Amino acid sequence: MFDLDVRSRKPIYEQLVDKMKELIINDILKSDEQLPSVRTLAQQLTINPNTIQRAYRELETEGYIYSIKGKGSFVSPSSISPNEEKLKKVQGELVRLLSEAMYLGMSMEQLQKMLEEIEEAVKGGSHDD
Amino acid sequence: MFDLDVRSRKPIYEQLVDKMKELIINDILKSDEQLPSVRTLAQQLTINPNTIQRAYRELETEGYIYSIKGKGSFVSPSSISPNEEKLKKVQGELVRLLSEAMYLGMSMEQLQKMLEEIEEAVKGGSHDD
Amino acid sequence: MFDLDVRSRKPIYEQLVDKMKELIINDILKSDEQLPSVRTLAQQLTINPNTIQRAYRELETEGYIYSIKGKGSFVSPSSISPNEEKLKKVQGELVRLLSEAMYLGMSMEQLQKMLEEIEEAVKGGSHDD
Amino acid sequence: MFDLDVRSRKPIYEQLVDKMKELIINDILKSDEQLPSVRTLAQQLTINPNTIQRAYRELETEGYIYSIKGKGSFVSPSSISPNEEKLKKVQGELVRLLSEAMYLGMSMEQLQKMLEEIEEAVKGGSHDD
DNA sequence: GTGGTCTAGACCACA
DNA sequence: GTGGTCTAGACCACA
Repeated sequence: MFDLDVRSRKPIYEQLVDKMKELIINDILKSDEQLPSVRTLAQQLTINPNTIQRAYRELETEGYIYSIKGKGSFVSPSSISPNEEKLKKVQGELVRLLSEAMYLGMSMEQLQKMLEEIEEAVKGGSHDD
Repeated sequence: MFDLDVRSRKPIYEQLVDKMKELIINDILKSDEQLPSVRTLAQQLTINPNTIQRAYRELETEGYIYSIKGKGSFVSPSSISPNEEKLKKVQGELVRLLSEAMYLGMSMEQLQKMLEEIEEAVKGGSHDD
Repeated sequence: MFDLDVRSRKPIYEQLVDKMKELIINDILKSDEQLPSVRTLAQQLTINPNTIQRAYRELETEGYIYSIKGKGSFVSPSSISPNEEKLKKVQGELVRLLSEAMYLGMSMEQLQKMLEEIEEAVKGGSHDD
Repeated sequence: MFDLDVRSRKPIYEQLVDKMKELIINDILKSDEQLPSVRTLAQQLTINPNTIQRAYRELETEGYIYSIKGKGSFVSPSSISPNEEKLKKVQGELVRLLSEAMYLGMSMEQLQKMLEEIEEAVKGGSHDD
């Protein structure tokens, strides 16, 4: 399910954060749905619980999930998310990455197509619940 | 000019690599143009020469620049760069980042516009004006 | 074991890279086996940890090993390695070196024999004995 | 003729040494033939004379050429060349390089073929003068 | 404990 | 003068 790559240069907690975001963004994890507990997930993935906790903490500060003491962690309703500051940062990274992709030979057509596919996945996913 | 952030989580050498790439991609640093020497740049940025060299070495292995021992460091002609493997990796990051940007509220229109602006900068720059 | 030559014109880190490659290629270091830690090896060889790390980083970019931050460095599964560009480069060096060896008096018979011995070591080693 | 690559990581003097060896090994430069003077070659290649001199010095120590004061530099008769010590060293490099080539996916058939082609070039070249 | 980054400073190779 | 290597030593991030 999470297929983490221990060999990746990207730290495991960061991979976890990205996977979680992906699941939330694509509406696979729905608003207010409860996430698996730190211990459960740690066992499932045979990963240090500290690492899971680190990921959950990160997701919480970024506004993707919220925690209730004694109950667990839950997906934030998407309306909570819009965040100017964060958007600015992501845009900055995007510009950098798009430039590099073009420089490496990616065509406008390819980029357009990629854009449309992603749009379908994201918008499509968040509508039909 | 380089506005590095020493406090950032991103290592200094990596920030430098990204800035340099940007300058090369946007054709501000032209093919075979000589870069500032390791020592000179180190003084200008008040950063240790080893850190500069680390960045230059990285840029060299990625094919963006080449270094000649007794002479200096120079921008690679862009034709050298095409690299399948690297492109794949960049595309993966792009998908992730585009999804996140849309989720955070960026519209298709904004993305389109961003795309076109970047295209102009990259393609336009590589003409020899 | 590693018999490095500090006086050699070849940098220490490069000697280390070559030795490590040899151990990996001949399957003495098996896939996913953990390498000695940077600090440990540095002590054993009485060499600066930075130099060891330089070698490990090089091996990582060449695809021979992978490093995980809090855990250690490990041998890459051999299937990851195939790399067209690198092979081309090695072939070029081979032609040069073979020509020189023949010029210096090495016979075709000697070369054939050398070839077969290496084949046995490399291919034989990769069976899981 | 010499097509040196200033962008290569290999120092220019070393590239020159290799090219010269190649020409001598393939009998394009014949025994006792006079080499271009340091100054002439420096002008032709628009390279620092010191660099040429460095290359000639290296070729002389390795026994490929000899110099006569006031007259110039000449190709050594091939009988002078056989050199146990040097052969050992080249063999060592060969083993390393052949192992790496196989590990990177070169087949025995490819290596055999390469061997035969080189044999033809070297032996063929030194006979027909 | 393990890898990763960075500094300060020395010395070498090359052009 | 320019890049390249190496050491000694500090401090951080991750698991």
